[in-house]
Amino acid sequence: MKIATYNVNGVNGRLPVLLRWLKETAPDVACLQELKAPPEKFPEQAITDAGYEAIWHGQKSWNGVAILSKIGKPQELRRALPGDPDDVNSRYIEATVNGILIGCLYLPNGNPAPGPKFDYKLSWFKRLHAHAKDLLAQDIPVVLVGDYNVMPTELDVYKPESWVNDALFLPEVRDAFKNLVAQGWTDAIRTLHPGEKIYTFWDYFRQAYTRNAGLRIDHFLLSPHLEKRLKAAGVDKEVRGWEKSSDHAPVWIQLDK
DNA sequence: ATGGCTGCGTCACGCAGA
Repeated sequence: MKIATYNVNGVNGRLPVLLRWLKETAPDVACLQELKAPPEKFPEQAITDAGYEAIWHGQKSWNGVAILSKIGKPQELRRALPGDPDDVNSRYIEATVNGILIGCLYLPNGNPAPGPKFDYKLSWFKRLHAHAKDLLAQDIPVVLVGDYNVMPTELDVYKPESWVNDALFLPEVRDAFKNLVAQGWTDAIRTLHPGEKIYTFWDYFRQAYTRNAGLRIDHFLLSPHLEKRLKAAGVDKEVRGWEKSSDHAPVWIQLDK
């Protein structure tokens, strides 16, 4: 079973690229972030025609997450992270597919730091930490996947020294990610590729992709059940080089069965 | 250090992204 994540940066503006990627790489499940579209503007027909059933949580202009599957419709469990009923941003959707609980997330960027946006990022992280703990306690196969907006270590940044004051790399944020993983999760990409420079995002500015000035900020966290089934993981890097691409590249894992 | 690029919403820029 192949599960992928892709921050599309606008699901409608990105539709040709998204459809080409789905066709060429054929993930069983695809988690999308940054739909940047209200619910009624989700391109359901095109996704259906591509062979996928989908659930989504849209929002006008910003955020927005979706789970696509071609092995049975995702059975939705929730469409918000618990812990703050006043948080109206669509940044989380959760469903089961083929016996796996999939949490598709888009963690806040947090810039500028310090400030209210950074506070929001940290509080969102706290809520994720609490929910992740509950999920682990259920002792079932879980993947928490998406755009975490965190580079976990210096290896995950092309030029660490220029990011030390950024909300994606500040010690508090790296600690939050580390503490989350320490609950018992497996960072799939890093576990299969220790010591390797792997990026999932390249800025639109200054020819970042051509220079390989990237960041690793899209992650798969696997519960112990899935860690045992993890066979391969990678980044569809070439997609970032396509015409009209997102600033993120798709990331995927291959599970046994 | 800064600005650079892109999508969205509305229709000339402002906001947000990372």
